Amino acid sequence: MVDTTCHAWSVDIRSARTIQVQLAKRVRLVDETRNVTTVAGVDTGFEGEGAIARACIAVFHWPDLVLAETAIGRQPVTFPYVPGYLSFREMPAILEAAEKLSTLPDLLLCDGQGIAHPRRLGIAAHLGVWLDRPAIGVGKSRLCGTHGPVAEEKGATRALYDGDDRIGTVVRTRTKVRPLFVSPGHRVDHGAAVRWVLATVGRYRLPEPIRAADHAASRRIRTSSH
DNA sequence: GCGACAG
DNA sequence: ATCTTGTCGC
Ligand SMILES: [Mg+2]
Repeated sequence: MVDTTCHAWSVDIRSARTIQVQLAKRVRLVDETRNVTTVAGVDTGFEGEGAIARACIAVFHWPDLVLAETAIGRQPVTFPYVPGYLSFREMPAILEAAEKLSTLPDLLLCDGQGIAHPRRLGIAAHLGVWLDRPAIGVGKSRLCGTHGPVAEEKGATRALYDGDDRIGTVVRTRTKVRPLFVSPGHRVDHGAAVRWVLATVGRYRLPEPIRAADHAASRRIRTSSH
């Protein structure tokens, strides 16, 4: 069972930074996704003018890529949005959703960065270490790092660096469409991270598992129309 | 001090 | 992230 109640997520930025530096030491960049049977997408939406975080985890069978299960977690937001500290806002709701799953997925594709983070602990790395599950960060934009130009064809890649550190890969998942920022979160390497993203992309820019999670997480509550 | 800055 | 319908370009 995942422990969410016995932890203070409502810490100040100072403490959060210390926690990130400590947990970053537990990240393992070795590919352990050779026998994956289930791949999940993770994303969070907000309700009540940002007071409530609504996270969704959409689990898919692999390699069928057929939806297996979905879980949603809703928790009050206890941390402001500050670039570099996103996980402290979304983690409580995400962990609640994880507890509701019948089984934890073999691989987590998260909306956000993995180690492509100032202290190498983006939300995918934080979640991966916390659950000790393979995880990959899929950002729609850049948090940090530099890279050369990415060819405009689908499948084109360019390494992302922070100084001399390789922190991720910029990946074009659709021709002539803005690329994604892919980075390992935990128990995967750069190559595997990119392969998983390209393998789970369908007709759209984002991997199908993340699209499904995003859809369910931001789906507003409304009455039937008619 | 100034600019950058996941969702 | 969120407020929101149609419109433009590949
Ligand atoms: Mg998101």
